[in-house]
Amino acid sequence: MTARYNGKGSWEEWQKEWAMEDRYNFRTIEKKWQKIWEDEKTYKVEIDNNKEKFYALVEFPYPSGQGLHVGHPRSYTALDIVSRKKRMQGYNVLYPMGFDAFGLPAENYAIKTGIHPAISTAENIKVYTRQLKSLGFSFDWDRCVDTSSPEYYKWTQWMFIKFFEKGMAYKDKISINWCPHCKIGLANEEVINGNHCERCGGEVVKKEKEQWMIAITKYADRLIDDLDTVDFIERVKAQQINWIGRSEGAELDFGLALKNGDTVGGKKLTVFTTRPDTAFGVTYMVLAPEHPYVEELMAKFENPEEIKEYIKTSKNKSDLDRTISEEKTGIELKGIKAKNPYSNELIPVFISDYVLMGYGTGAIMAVPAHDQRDYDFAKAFNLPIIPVLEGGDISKEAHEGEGAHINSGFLNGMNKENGMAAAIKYAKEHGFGTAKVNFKLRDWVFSRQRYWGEPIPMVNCPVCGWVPLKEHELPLTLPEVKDYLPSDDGESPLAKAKDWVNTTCPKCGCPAKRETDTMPNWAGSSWYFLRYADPHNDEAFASKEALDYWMNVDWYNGGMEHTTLHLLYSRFWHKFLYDCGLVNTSEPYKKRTSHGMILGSNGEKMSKSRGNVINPDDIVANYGADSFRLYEMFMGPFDQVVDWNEESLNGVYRFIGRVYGLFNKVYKMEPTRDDLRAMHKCIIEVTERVDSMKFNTAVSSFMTYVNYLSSLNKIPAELYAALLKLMSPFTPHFAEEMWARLGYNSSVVTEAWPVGDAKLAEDDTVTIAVQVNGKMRGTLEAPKNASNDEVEKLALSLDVVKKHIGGNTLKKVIVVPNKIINIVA
RNA sequence: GGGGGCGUGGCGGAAUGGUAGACGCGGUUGACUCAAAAUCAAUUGUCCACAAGACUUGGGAGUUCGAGUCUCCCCGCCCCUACCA
Repeated sequence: MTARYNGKGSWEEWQKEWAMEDRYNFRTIEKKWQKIWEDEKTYKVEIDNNKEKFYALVEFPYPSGQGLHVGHPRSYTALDIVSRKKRMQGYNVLYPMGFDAFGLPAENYAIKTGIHPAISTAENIKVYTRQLKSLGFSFDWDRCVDTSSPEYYKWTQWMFIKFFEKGMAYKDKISINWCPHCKIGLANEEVINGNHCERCGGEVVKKEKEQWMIAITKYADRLIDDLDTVDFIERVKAQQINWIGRSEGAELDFGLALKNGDTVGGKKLTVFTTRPDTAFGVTYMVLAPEHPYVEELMAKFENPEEIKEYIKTSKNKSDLDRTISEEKTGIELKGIKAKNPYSNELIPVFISDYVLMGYGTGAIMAVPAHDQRDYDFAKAFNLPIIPVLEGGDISKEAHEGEGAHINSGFLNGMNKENGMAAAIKYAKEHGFGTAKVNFKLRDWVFSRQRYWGEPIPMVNCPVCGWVPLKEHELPLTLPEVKDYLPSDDGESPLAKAKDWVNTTCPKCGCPAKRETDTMPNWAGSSWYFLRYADPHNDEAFASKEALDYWMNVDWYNGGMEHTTLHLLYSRFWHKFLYDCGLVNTSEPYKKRTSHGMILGSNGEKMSKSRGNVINPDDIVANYGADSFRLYEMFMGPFDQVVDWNEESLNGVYRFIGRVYGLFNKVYKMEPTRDDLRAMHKCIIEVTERVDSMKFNTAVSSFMTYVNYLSSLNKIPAELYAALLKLMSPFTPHFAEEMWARLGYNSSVVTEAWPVGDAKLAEDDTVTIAVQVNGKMRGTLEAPKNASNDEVEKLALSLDVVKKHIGGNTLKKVIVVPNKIINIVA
């Protein structure tokens, strides 16, 4: 071990050369090391079959005009620490970064300024890259991807064609959010305050449009079931399960009858219910206003005008209004009745917007006694409420019931479970129903009437229908257009590029038209982790060799806000590729964790309008990247929301300064037993805490250790060197600099991670807490692993113990070795 | 309505059922300074002049020799989601 003096020249010269500046000059030092890492490609990684791989992934940013947010580095620093530590532990670590570069802001900016999104996006990427590099992350920049580059989206398009070929992509008419003023389709995120356009503030309406859909619902079961095979934090799993919303029940056919008893063209009304056992309590039926029967049977109704009027008003109601309004509205479909297949009773049929076309069959059997929504409707329309489950008080509200069925014919006396089974069995036997599983999850609407996205590589041929492009025709690049506004009828801006739209059918050669919609934002990010494995491949999205070596992602960290969209989409996408034999694992991510948001110092979300935005550039300029990184790890538990606090930031800044100052006390000398104890404690703690994401307490361990080092007059170099190694994942620039000053020619980031020795970390004597009748009365010093008798003897000799026992006799003595003794008297 | 999370000093927060408040911020006092900043040292949960002692993890009950931690009930806050039948 060479400490302080590297042997070249005299000791005096050495000291002079490294004459300590009063203050740690992070500005020059951080730049210096960033340049060295970049020049030497320190973090470049290649396949190495002799080494175990580790793939750490963070969500790549959308390069907005705002620049990097202080929230980004929280996640990036955490996995940078994990990656750096893994590297030091001998793993071959892939820690990549890229840009999710298609998106609305660039397009809206283009509409305003006429600047091509590709140009503004490239500018933004430059800014982001500079900012990310200024923070010293150990990304392999040679693997950087950009989802908006044709080299990348060629493969996104290629994969879309796979979806189409396997029957997973189809066209369907669905309603979208449409702003009549801006003449533009809006994403859900762009609809604000219930039903207002984010851009103009005007009202948004629903509009039917043909859209490409992807059949994610076919994977619903596997997306739930396979969560058992991965290590995701519980709240992520719970949210995904909830979002997919699997519910088991039955589909039942109710008969329909005209007043005179005739059937209604043989039509049956099919409903989905999770409680078929309550069917005897059905007192009416409800259809969604959009239910096809309403239109089809209009001629049979006695009150078509009323019905049409109701449909019209409910169509114009925003989702928010539909949700928030407490009062139930609806219209009876007069002239027809439904026949309950269990009781054979005839009951009225209504339409109401509390029933949604998008879930189940768009029709329900109403059991007002046991469903609050049905109850409210029944009260409003004066319909009978028949309890079929024991318990509760239906004069006040609907209840879930407990115990046996009542008023339920052959189900009477059965509990819920048996009732369900019997009801379904009966329905099956009588041919009017069957068990059925339903999902909340809808198929993925994959079309956007936008410019700045991947063109959908499909051609509509009058002869062949929808035909995908041939592989050699990919990528289908975005055409130049004069302006980026959608056309008046809501067609994508691409529709204006006539030369581009008009093409020939790849199959038959007839004149045909290209699809002008583009893909949603989520497309490129659904598979980017695969591209990182082999980012420059132009023969495949990634080579089999690269995928075999690097997949799966070992640890993926990202925001909770991506749990139900990006994370679910990418799992689905990966499973689809797996089924096509294109990847070799059915799940992409082994482990998923999530960081908490960083709020402004006022406890509110950071935003321009609130004026509480912190710019990472300012922090790096004033405190340095290392302080910034260390602060973001120290500020609170990694998975929880925290407020930004500049004073705490100053605390870690001072801490780094203190460690810097300690260098003056470092000497080449043998460590004492106490020294080794402190060192090994720190090694063990930091190692454990990084692995378990307790970054804040890992930093505390440094501080405790440094407090110990500060108490020494002279610090053995070994102790300081160990500290630098442990700190290097957190504060890499600082660690590199001090490592060099210790006299090493090597880079500390390539050193081996220290291994803690539990024996050496142990204390010789322990402080044992002494309780009398469960109350703390003092402590005593005992040798490590003293016997219970010994500890008891020591405790009983304490005055304070004698005092509290008084004249009582001992009933019980509990000794927890090395921890506590409790004397019960 | 459903799902998830949280509640500990002035503040951020530590605590495998075993000394509550680690570590940091802030405060107080002192040293250095003409002075301030920076730095260093001491101190800092509350009540009490001090000591002794008592109290203390949103509230209440319970399990236990022992509860911030486990169980039940209640209160409050945050996030996601939502007439999902």
